[in-house]
Amino acid sequence: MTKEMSTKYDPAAVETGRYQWWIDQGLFKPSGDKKAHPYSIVIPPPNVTGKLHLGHAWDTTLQDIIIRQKRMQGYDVLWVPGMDHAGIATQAKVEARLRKQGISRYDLGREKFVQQVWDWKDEYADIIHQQWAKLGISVDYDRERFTLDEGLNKAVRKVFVDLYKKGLIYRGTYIINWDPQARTALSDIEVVHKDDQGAFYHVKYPFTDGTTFNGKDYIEIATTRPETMFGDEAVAVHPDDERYKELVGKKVKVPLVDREIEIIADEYVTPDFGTGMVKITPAHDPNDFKVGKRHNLPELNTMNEDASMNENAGKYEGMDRFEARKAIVKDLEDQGYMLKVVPITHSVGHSERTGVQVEARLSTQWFVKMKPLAEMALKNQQTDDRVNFIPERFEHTFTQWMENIHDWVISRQLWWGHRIPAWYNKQTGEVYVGMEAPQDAENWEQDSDVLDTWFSSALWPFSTMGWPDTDSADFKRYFPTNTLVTGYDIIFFWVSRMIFQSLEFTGKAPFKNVLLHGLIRDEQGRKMSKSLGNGIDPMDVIKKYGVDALRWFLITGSTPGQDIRFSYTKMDAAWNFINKIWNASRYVIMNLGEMPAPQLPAKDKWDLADRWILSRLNATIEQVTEMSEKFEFGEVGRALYNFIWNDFCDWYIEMTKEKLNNGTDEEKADTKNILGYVLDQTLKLLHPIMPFVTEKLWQSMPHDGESIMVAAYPTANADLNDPTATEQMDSLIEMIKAVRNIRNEANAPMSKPVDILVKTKDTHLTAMLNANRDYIDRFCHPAELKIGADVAAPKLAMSSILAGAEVFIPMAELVDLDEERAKMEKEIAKLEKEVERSQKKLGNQRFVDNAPAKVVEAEKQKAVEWQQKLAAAKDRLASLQDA
RNA sequence: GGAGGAUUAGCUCAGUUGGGAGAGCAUCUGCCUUACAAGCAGAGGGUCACAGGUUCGAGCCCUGUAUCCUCCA
Repeated sequence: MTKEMSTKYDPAAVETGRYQWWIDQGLFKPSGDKKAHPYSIVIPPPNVTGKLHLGHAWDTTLQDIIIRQKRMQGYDVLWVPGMDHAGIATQAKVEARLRKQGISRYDLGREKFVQQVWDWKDEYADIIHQQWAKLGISVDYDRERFTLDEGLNKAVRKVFVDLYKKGLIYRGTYIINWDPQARTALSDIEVVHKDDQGAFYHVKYPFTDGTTFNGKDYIEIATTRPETMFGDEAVAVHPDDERYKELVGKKVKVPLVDREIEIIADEYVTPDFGTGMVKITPAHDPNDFKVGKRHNLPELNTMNEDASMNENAGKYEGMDRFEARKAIVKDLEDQGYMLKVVPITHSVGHSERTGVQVEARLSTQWFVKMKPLAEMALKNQQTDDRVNFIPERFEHTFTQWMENIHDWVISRQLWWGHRIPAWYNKQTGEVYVGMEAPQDAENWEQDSDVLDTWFSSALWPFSTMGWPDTDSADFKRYFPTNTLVTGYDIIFFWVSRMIFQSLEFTGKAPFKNVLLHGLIRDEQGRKMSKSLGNGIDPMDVIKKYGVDALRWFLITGSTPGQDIRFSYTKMDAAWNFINKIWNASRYVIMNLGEMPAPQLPAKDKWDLADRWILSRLNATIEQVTEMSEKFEFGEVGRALYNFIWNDFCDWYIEMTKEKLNNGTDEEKADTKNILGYVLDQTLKLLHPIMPFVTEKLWQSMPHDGESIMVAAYPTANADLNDPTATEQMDSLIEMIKAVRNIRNEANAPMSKPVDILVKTKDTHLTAMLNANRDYIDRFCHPAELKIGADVAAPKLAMSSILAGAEVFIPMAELVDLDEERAKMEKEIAKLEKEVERSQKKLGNQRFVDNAPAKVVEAEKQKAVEWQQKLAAAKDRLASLQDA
């Protein structure tokens, strides 16, 4: 037991070695207790792309709070950790690193490159492990998984093969989003639309058959992408557009190349947008692609994988797309084809990962047919197996996305990821999809592509539990999981996909609850980003304030689903609170000394302060438990803060000083036990939120058990509720505060004793105050204390009006009668307003009839109280007028 | 264009079944009181964006408006 505690909370001293100790004791493992209910969470696997940021700290802290609380509440708790290989993101990072050395992935070749990525993965997995330890998260490392693990790979292959057999995975040639830097396909949601400066280039497309239109031998086409014109296969107008009806079927020439295309009619065209005529480039635009299909147009690709122009672009071959645009625009101008250039701002798709402008590209890819899966997921929300979104509104986000779903491109032209389990026959081109390579492997070639990372992430809640082995112990015991905690920004990417994959393959939703949090922003409310350089490293924060303070800040600063601003001011406040807990504990620990674990003395030994603090403790336990169930950790934090600082520290601890200094041996022993009991319970309530400091303090006080981590979580006990004590204590506090107020106003410091007169006709109040004279002495420091109905109100006194009593402090030399009168007049005015308001309310028959009896009763009591106070204030003023 | 969020004290934010508005920081006054001066004791500060509506009663429910933000198309 620690005898010497520093007067200041020192996070480093508290945290050092503690995490390893917990691990060594095996405390992060499930209890395996078959009588207990299981409770499981899978961690959202952080990308091995880089270090953890504050968002991860927030996300894992929320999970750790839930997990630690459930563990203490006796559940058989499993929290599975793991990381995600993050295909395109990690590959992009490694490529960038190689590029600095002047090496491309093609220089190395696939095998050597992938080895480099594994090295990168090992490096960052190490860092992430260290960061997890700093954050204190109580995950079971024996069950740690990586999305590229053999077991997870098996799950991926199984899912791919089964979906293929069911016709829910298919291969086809369509327009997809293409990242020309990473040279891979992207799904719709990996494309980020941003407003860019661009231009509408109005270009002449001359008629080839001598037609004239409005006196001109050309039509005017507006395009934002002149460099795609070599792929033009038609010009389209709306079939109902009277202006152009006569033109349908006529032929025009694509400028700069001698290619003739036809004018067609298609409803896709918006007549009042631009010129109402659009060029159709089926291989370079998703809408044009569809138009092309309807009209059987050829699909001419004019770009290479890296978005440079290909041989179909004639003399522009080899030029980058943007370079080509400049050259083409210049040539169009020089040759008289350019009519005008109108600058516009338009939305342009960029790759979420590499940031480059995405190309619409015609290519052969693998897709998941989403309709049936989405319908199943939506339908499941109408059943008992529904996923409970917290906050609820995010279910709309999920529903809307699912209702408007498109097929999911899952193949990626990357090297880092799960290889697609499809083989092509070298002779016949036949496609084989299976868990393993065909028998005659030499005649087949495996698809060189890998799967979208999210394809494997989508299986995370069950693949980590041993699936597809449905007999695996973990799968049977801990799946479905209870709660998933993640950011609202990946509802589409991850949450939705887990739900439909889980329903499809396990028949159950993967989790009961999804707790969604927002983003962490900087002090100015901006998103933290590398380009702004405003990111804050959680490890730096931890070094300065301790991880418990960081955790406290993260859970009290916000409410579910809202963003949170990081702020050093709030970190200061968090540290202050822990310092307060530290010092309160220091007081208790010093006073307890060597003794057995505290136990509540018999009820008849409790005095008012004891009854009150135990009642307050119980209310706090109720509140904390209830709010935790709703994942309202901000409210949990507030309840704990108020109890600890305002009730325990400001009042109870101060009151125990009286008994510990002046009480009998028995009183001292009882007080120590209650002090210790309350601290023990409080530390347990706090532990899920601030695990390190609570463990340290708990180990430093007399206690039963190995670790607070596995101590029983406090439960509410109705026996401790004591409304009478609460009421009496409120009166006592009101009286003490009145005296303090007067002392402050009169510049009469506590060191100077003053006479205190309490005039009251209330016998209960009189008895209570008399019974607690010791406390009044300590808090008010009276020279003389008189309490009762016969107390004469002195004229030259400062006074205060309480509920059922008046307090006078006679100070002839200090009292300014004018001021005192003014004060009373102000008080009377205020009270009259209150009385009027209260009586008006009670005079309203509809209020009395409709409001709950409890509310009406409370209002009546208040009315009486206001009137009493008003009468007292008027008396007081009258006596002052006589002076 | 569609969906959602925000708007409450000088600043940052709470306010969960509708029953007299709170915290932290900041400001002002006084205290080194034997757990804590990063503390203690006091004080001031808000037409809860605006306009309607429902209700005995609205920061909270409904409708609309304004400003800001996010996502989707």
